[in-house]
Amino acid sequence: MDPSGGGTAKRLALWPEPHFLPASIRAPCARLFHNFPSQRNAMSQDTATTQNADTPETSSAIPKAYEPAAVEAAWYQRWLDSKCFQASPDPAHPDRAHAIMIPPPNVTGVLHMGHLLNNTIQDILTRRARQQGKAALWLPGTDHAGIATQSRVEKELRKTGKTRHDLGRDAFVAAAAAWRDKHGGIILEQLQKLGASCDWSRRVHTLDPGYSRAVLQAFVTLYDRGYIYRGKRMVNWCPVSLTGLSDEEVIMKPRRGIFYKMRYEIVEFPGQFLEIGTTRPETIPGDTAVAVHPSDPRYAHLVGKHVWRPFPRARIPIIADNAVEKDFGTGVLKITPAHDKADFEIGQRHNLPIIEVLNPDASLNELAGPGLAGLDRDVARTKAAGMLRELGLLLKEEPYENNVGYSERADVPIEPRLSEQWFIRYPKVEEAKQAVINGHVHFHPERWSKVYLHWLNNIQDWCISRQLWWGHRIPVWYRNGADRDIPANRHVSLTPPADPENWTQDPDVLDTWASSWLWCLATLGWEKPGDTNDALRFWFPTTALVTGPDIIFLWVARMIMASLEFHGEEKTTLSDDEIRRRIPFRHVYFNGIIRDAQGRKMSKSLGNSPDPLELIAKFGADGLRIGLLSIAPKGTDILFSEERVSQGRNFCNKLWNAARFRQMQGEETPAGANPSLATLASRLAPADIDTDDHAILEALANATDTIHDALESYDFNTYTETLYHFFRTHYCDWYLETIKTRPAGAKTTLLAIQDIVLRQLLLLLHPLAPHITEELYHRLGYCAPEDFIQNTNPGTGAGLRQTLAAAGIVLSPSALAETNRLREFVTAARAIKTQNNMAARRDLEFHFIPKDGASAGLIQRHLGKIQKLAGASRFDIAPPADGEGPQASALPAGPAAATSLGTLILALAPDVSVDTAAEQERLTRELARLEKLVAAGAARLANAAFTSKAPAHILEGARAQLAETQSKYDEVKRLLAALG
RNA sequence: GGACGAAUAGCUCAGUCGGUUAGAGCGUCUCGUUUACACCGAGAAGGCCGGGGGUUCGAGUCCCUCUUCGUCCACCA
Repeated sequence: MDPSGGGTAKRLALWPEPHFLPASIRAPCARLFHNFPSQRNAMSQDTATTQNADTPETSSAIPKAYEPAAVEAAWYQRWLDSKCFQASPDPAHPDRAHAIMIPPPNVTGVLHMGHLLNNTIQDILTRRARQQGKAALWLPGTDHAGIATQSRVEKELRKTGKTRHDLGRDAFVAAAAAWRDKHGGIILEQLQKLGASCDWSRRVHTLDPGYSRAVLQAFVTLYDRGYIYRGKRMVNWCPVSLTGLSDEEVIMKPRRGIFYKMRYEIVEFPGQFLEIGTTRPETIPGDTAVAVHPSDPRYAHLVGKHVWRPFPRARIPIIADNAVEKDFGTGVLKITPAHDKADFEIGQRHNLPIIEVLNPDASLNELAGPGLAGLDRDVARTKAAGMLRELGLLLKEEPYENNVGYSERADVPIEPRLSEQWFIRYPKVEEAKQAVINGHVHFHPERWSKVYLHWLNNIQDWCISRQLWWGHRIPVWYRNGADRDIPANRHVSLTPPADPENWTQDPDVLDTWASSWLWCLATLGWEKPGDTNDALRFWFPTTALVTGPDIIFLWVARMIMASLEFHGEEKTTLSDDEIRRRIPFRHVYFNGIIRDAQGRKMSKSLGNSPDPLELIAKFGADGLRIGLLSIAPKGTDILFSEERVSQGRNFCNKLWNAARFRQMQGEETPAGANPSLATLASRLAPADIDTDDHAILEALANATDTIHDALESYDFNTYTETLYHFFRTHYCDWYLETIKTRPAGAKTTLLAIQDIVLRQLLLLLHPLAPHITEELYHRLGYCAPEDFIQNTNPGTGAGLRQTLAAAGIVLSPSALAETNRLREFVTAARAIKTQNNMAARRDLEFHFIPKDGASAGLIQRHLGKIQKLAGASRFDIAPPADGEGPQASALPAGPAAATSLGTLILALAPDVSVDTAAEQERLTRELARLEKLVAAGAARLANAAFTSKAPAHILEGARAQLAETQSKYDEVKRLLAALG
């Protein structure tokens, strides 16, 4: 800056413009001294000089609009440089513990709308806790995402014409790791753009050595405790990923297909047929029976006989089993034990042979016979139907829609397949229920606990082995050439056997969720031996988990069970107190799922998912955060619309300008003051304080309490709504406007009030909009240049009241009520003007007939203010109309309104033309409305049941209301009469 | 089939213990550049609180029932 720049220089000193600077010298600390020219350091001198040199023309203008990009980037870097987000355990003060573990995004992922909402909420909780002096840890990390990552890397590989088998296991895993290292950090970098205050020094990845050790240790421990077993079972097989899946990774989708009705000839009665329906004729070669219900009279005589399976032609028995539904289809079910879960169970009961006709990739093998072998299952289906037709066995084909399980990742129908897998029988199921029932783990919204409990009540064993290479390899070795089913031939351990040449390790890896279910424990180093882990002891159980309800089974429930099982000594059952100490988190907040404006899920294929980084560029991270939170309803899904998110940006701009307005009025804060609330309060001159000052401080104290309660109860709606309403309605729309009408003598007091309000508002808003609040907090001089807003606690409304009382200002709710009456009065005056097309005129006179002396006094005291706010040149205040009020004949003619303070009438003048008919119509409508209210109120009070049973304050309220309504009614009636 | 949720202004949603005349934002209409802000301000219009029944002095709120929509779970070939 050119120090001889005159007025320009002076204004820049008050309100400099950092984002005009080139990025290289846009050091945030340079801005910190703008309020305090004497303290400006060499660096800010440099930047100022460069600024002038760079932008000689524009630099004289004070920016009217908030430009977030530079401010956000600069502050984020400064926070990182100052280690603002790093948390340390404080074992001496356990009540300072506050921890949130980020739901680890997939390394394959990029930031989407759901992440924005989810992480904004975590940031709010963390930053708020930090302000409150907690040792607030928000731990970031990523998930290795077994299937997703492996699929991505294999896809890349296929472009070079290779498969993972060409590379071999070690080389493939290395390639996947390289891919992860290159792409896996993107999402966390994107989170930084959002302003996420994670402790990046503690970043964890599920394949980190320590974390991996924890995962394997948990496996070994569960194995030793008898919760893990291996067995040949029907699993959900993904023919694309070529691995088994857990039930939770299968999603049911309706699928249109064909229902084939066919007939099989009965062996014992040639020429007679049994009619059978199926949707999967390609599995006929795998059929080893047909089944009917035991009590079905139609087929009772056939049980024990046989039918001819058409291809390959063979005799298969007719059996009876209760699983068959008599009323469905023909009541006859073909049994394919190898390729259907229910059929497998029936097969077990009847000792049926199992014929696998499908390959792992869902093509048919040679057992399917010459016509079908080698074909894909879908092609084979049509072909098989054709073969039936040729044999004269196909009776009917009809369109049919049924639900089919799809692989969540690969989005293809899964195939039930018999395979050798590892399973977990879940530990601590009962305790996991108790943890939620007894309120140790609290769900928000609470209703999700029903979904959680329902799943636990019907829990099935968990298939945890995956036929993949990318993940935690199962720590089990089998003795070469020996029977694997005999435990002595297995080596289950964190370390390989001493004679590795005699053993072969299980080739499978663990389900990703079998690593992420340890997230809260393993991120804090649970696997480290001994009792010296301060972090774990201090932060566990963590404070809150913020996630989507869609992973309540996949993740939330499993984490609770894992933690109950692993955190502490081995115990088969846990007492309530032990449950309380072993839970992974005390609160679970389920955020809604973000959908587009039409309510559809955000998806890449629909192209309805906006790019979060573009949104940040457009609205600023703070604007986006505010906008997103303000449209997020409490328990349900969120319909996203960019238009509505722009509100957040508008809010930031408004806040910026309110601060700018304060700044433009002058600088009462001595250089380097770093004023506390008490300092600011001490500048208030009680003699200069009026109703509106009281009211805004009262509203501020109320908002502080409301926000405190809202955040304590995870009610983010109320949090944002309260901020929004207080700032816009109370502060900007009314209070700041009244300031413009106040006498010059009160300036110091008015500046102090603005400082108190803005300072408190910034403190309250900071968790939601961290960057702009930090920027303004410094610009307005509310903290020392080297300090941060996060180090100040917003405190409570009571604290605020106390500090003000100590300075001689005792707040009371009556000021708010008075201000509301003044607002109603001003609004009525403005409305009269607008309704008569004179909104822009400022020379109009009003008659005011006060209801009573108090009303007259109130208006009299605020007369100058009201004249300016209403845009009137004069209010002619009549003597108070106590009692009956003036006769209609005594009323001046003119458009009028009845307010709770009295009657307001626009004074007619030669150049004031009034549409009498319209006015009459308006008053008539108003009269009718009031008449209804009076009637309803009177009827209620005439009801003895009401007056005898209703509580006193309701009764009193009803009487007061009726009186006021009645008086307005009388007034409007008189006005109408006066009108003619 | 079972469970859960939703239905309030044109749109998206608040409305906590049942209590005064049901609120907000956006949108719409009219007006406006005055000591910050047009990313702004002022004013207005706009509601059978999904339908029906019940409890109560009093119901958007509690109970029953029906309708529509959404989500999850389980699924019959």
